[in-house]
Amino acid sequence: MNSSSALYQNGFPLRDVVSEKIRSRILDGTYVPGTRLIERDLAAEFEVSRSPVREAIRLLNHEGLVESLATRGIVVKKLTRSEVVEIFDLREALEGLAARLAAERVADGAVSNLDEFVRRSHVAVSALDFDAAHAANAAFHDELIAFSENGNLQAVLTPLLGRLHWIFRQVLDFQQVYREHDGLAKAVATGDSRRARRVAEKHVQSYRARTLDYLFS
Amino acid sequence: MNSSSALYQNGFPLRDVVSEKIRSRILDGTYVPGTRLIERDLAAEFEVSRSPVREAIRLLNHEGLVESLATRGIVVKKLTRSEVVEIFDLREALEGLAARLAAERVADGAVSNLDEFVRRSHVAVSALDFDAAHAANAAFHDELIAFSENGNLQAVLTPLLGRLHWIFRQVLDFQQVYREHDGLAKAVATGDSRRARRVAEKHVQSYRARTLDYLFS
DNA sequence: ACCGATAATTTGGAATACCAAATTGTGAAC
DNA sequence: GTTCACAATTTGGTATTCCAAATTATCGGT
Repeated sequence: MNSSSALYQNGFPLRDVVSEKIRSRILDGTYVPGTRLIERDLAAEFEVSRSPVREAIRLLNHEGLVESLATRGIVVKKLTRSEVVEIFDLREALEGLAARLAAERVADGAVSNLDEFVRRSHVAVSALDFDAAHAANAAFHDELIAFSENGNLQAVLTPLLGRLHWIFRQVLDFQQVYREHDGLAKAVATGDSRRARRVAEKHVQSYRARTLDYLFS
Repeated sequence: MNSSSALYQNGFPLRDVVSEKIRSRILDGTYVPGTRLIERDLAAEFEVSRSPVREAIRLLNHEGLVESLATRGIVVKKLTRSEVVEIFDLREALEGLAARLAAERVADGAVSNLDEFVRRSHVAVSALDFDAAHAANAAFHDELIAFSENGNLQAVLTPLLGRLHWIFRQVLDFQQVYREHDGLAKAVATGDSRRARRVAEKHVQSYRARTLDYLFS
């Protein structure tokens, strides 16, 4: 029953498969904050050895989803208020940078299709399809990051957004997000990097206020 | 000759010991960009098994110091011009955030000792002790990050600075850096977060210009 | 019952062994 | 001499085994 033949079953190393499984379980609430992640148990459950599980956990640790408590094992991190504040501060700076860079690309002649995602979001909201709206909003941010063409920025910002993902669903005021994304897309499209950055920062700030309001009140 | 008893010899897991060794060899130029890092060789050299070496490499990969080439193994990353530009863009946003947060802490009554590090730098430069000056400058940045009290920011920014560390030594105009650090410390001390941010951003921009000039001209 | 010592269990850290994909080397056929 | 097929090597991925620190359970003495 050597299952090592499953190695390149789907082209990805097992650590990536495993980390993705664990990550989604954390984000969808299956693994509630405080849950202890035991390597052996996870390995048994996913029917792999501890090696890829270990590497997966290291990755999640680096992403900030779990923490390693000295001798007490690995635990799913709690999202404290100050942690949320920290993340939003970071996100504001990074998303501001993304918007600035995107606007600069536009000024250099590149063409973004950010408004396409705004349109999709609008259509979905109109149809009351909130799953689709949520997906379109996430795609909008991904597109903004990709369009900014800074791989390091992407590497930092994407996990951050992922971490807040599950909150968004609950906090989102789709009408307002649609308006703000629309404004941001337009600001980027003008190529005015200063303004694009300011608009992005405002957007994150408004998100932040609503999120903190929702989570800790 | 089971050396596993060396486990807690110094309180750190071997992966940390190993990653630190590899990191410094990359940063000090022993492992030149393009060098292939072979797990078995490193394990043999450090006299540990491949397990901790693997985990160390994963970490370095995440920090952006090495890259995993599909089936060709792990290679020390090259610092291309566009990569340096990317990193400086990121750094500008993040260090701007750090300065802003630091100023806010000051406005809330906290007392920074940033000027202490500026003073040390000044003393070292006056004494023509450039190693000490360099150390003091690095310490200044570390202190700024620490004082901003955002663990996530620190986790992102510190590796970034490390990656540019070895360049700094060569590019640095100590007089100018001293003046800029002094200005930044003073801006933070006033508690004016807007201005502190702007000063920090300018500081990074001036660094950036000199670095690109030095590396690619 | 309570306390303390010791044994069992839990859990992550590390070492070793094995496997598969890819590259490289080699030699025979022409 | 060139080329193509096949074997050896390289290298990372995974599994398995062993180890040590810490916690928890157990049991005898009082």
